[in-house]
Amino acid sequence: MKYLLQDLKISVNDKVYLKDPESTELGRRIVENGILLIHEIGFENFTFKKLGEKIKSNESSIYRYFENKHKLLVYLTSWYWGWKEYQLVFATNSITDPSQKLLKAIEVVTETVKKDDSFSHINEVALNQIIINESSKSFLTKEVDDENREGYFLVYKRLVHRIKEMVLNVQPSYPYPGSLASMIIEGALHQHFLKDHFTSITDCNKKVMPPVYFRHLIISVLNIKDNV
Amino acid sequence: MKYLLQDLKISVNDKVYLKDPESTELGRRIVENGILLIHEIGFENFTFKKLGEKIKSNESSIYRYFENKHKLLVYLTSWYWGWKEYQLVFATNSITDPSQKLLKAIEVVTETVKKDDSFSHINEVALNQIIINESSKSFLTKEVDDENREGYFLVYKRLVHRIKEMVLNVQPSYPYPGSLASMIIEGALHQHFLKDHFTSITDCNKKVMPPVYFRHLIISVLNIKDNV
DNA sequence: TGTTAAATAATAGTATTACTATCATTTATA
DNA sequence: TATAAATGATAGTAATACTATTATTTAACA
Repeated sequence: MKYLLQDLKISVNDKVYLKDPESTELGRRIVENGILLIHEIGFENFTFKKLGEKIKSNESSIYRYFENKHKLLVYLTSWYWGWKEYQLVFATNSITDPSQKLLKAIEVVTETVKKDDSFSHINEVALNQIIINESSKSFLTKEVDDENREGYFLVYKRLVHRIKEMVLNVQPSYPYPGSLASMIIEGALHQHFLKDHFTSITDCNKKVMPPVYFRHLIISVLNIKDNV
Repeated sequence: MKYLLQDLKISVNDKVYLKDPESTELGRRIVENGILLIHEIGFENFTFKKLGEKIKSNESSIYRYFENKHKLLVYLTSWYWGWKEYQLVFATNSITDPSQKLLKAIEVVTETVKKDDSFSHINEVALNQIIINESSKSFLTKEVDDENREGYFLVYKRLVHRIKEMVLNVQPSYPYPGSLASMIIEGALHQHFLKDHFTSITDCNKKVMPPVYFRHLIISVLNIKDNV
């Protein structure tokens, strides 16, 4: 039996929601249109009332799925990184050479998301834009330590760990594999933002994208030879 | 005549405020206590009403200086980068060797702010914490392009440019000096955040601070010899 | 098929936020 | 000392971020 991507469920820490939005039609509509609306008007202007109007449902019904819009953002970022992690594992699984494995992984986490229909109700392109523009707001809060303790950011941290391990496999003596891995992931989002809004302070653009820059960076930092 | 630091005024784009807070006692109290209050309760929980109570002034008076709290945040970040720029110029001015100059500049922009009494009403340590925790919210908005056009982020961009130029002076052939410079500045803030909240995904801590990591990074990326 | 439970929708209500407007009072300045 | 400028006090509005209650629809099952 073929294991279709369609069957896959990206799992998100269940403390983030009151009721699993994947479990009902309304829940999926909340997530689907939440993505579209946040992308459209920005997280600051986004409210559950507006989302209710968009999906022709009621504000109070949305509150049964998520305590507030911050939790929805945490849910979306967590889903996104879970999805990226899946892609990373899938794309690097068969590569044996540690350097090539790492370079592929970096490509996966730094590239722009192209249209993908694996998850029918999720617009991955819009979600990727949300991650670039809004995701830092999910942890830049006064509640970050509590929420971290509750496991809200586990998926993100696990992804960083995977890349860290790949760095160590390339160069076991490299002293800052965690910082390097976390810098690449967050730095790629930032370079994407700059290329879209502050073009004068980045070399990334439509031709030279973040994957190109970060590939070059990692090759020189870890002294990778045989640059294919 | 000795030019005292006290006499220095860090200039901020005058479109950011309605009335220059440096021009009056109340204005300076708004900035001084705005920093303390944002640091204390976080930007999301911060309101002009609360600030008014703190300084025993009136909400409406604060609105005569800043249109809204977002503009105050833009003001604070702009002030901070202007101050850093001044420090950077001051600290690197006398260094002739391009590599040493760059390394010193990177030290300045990545280090933690220590107590500094150059500006009597500004708590630079608290402000530094605000920059780490809140400053990305100043540009991660739907209005970023308009505000960028108005010049809200000029100081920040100028600082990146200065580092970019120093990178080019070290290695004129390096293809991504702008991305490298912007990555260092934003990346340092992120590593500071991680060492305080997500310690498992960074190698930075009280012993190994962001300056150490970024110095090592830049040395290997630009192949700097004679590492003193 | 009818009964019951679960989910959703509709409505109302509260405290807070993010302001604007007006007017009174204090302070500075000519 | 008059006048203007700055600040303070008060009030008011629309929106936000919820909670609570009740009505209605849908699903489950006996």
